[in-house]
Amino acid sequence: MVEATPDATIATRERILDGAREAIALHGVAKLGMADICATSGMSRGTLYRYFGSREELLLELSRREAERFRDELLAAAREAATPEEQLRLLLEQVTQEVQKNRALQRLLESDPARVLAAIRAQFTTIRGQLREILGGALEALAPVESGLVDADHLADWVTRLLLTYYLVPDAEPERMRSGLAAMHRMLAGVDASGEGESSSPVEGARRASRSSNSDGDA
Amino acid sequence: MVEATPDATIATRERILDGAREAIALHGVAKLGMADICATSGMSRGTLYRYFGSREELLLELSRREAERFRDELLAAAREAATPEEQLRLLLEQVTQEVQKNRALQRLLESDPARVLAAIRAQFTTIRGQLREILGGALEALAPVESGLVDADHLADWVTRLLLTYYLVPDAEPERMRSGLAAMHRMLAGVDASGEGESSSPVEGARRASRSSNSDGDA
DNA sequence: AATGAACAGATTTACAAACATTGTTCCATC
DNA sequence: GATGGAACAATGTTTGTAAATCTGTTCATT
Repeated sequence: MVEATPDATIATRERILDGAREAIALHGVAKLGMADICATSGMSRGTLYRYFGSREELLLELSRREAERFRDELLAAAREAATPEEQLRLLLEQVTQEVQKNRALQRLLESDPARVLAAIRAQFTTIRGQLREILGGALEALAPVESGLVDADHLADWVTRLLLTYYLVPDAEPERMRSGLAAMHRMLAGVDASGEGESSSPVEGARRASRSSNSDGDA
Repeated sequence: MVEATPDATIATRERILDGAREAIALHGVAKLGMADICATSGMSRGTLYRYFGSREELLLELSRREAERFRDELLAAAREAATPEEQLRLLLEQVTQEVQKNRALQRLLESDPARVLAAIRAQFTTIRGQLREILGGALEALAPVESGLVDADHLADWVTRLLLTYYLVPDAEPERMRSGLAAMHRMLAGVDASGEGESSSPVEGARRASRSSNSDGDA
């Protein structure tokens, strides 16, 4: 899916935004100039201003696009799951992997922690709300929710907060995060790991469904 | 070389450190000078340098004392609890309340988010380790731990991360944090809120299980 | 459509001089 | 004897100002 599309202008917009993201990954936002975006996008300054009214507008559009892409990937991951537990696990893994892979996000944190923190504090409620929406089905179907132990809002809150910390302070051992997610999943699902035949445990099919390969090598 | 009269000098040291904490609560650390500490502690600059070799040393000693005080309060709270669940709940509430009440901590975050974030990232492992130690008895006595659903290390990790986020981004509704803690407590304990006779919940003996083993005051 | 050059106006940078702070010393005071 | 306080060099930190850079526009060119 490259530039053979009928509307070349859309392709150009995308190229510029891609370049901007790349530039951020390289230099951070603080010292990022239009010239840098030109270099990474292969476009001239004139063209940048043809498509975006200002630097501010470009950056805003970029963050909007990235947020959207992020959400779409989450939803896509969720759709692949067979059970609510699987869904939750996929979502958690998807988010953590995305955060770990996204160089631009990482660079942002390194180059501009104060800004990142401010943004997080400002948008936390929104993020939690969206996560609540995305996770809605999975969370509500989970056992503890049904049994009244916890409600979906609290789960969404915790998940948001935990994901946030995995971004702010990644675990030195990635394996621990993975097993931590698995443990949380078990706990949420109320699955008894000792393997007794307790079908009174809220949901039973949870572990069977898990496909263990999570390291699909994409970019 | 070493001061000969412990009584008065110790009191003065404390007064200075108290003043420093107060000064931080007022101005933050970044722009904090010895003169500010003089003003808030009621001591002269000369005295400050009599007790502390340098500004750096004073600040280091302050953070050490604060960390110790923080931990002691945690342990004291833990000692009041009758059951492991109660213990965990008290610990969680203690930490969150402390963070909410401590003006110096808050000011620190406002005035110097980058520094705070850097410190958190650098010390996260230590914090988690200490929390793991403090929470040890409570965590291990809890049902899901014994049943193998989650292990104490993961719980300590999550608790650390959650507390961290409550510091970084406090909930606009304090009530939610409280009920969230309660919900987490229920979930961790495997308590069925609906009060049915389902003793098939992961472990039943946990709530009345041993309290004594861990709460002995160490240094 | 895209480029690049030219441009005014706003921002950022660079670099001193002016200023404040640190850390020491020494003496008066209580 | 512990504290306050002044005097001091060394070291950082603001502050003013000129040069350099960047943004946002315009326009001729490809």
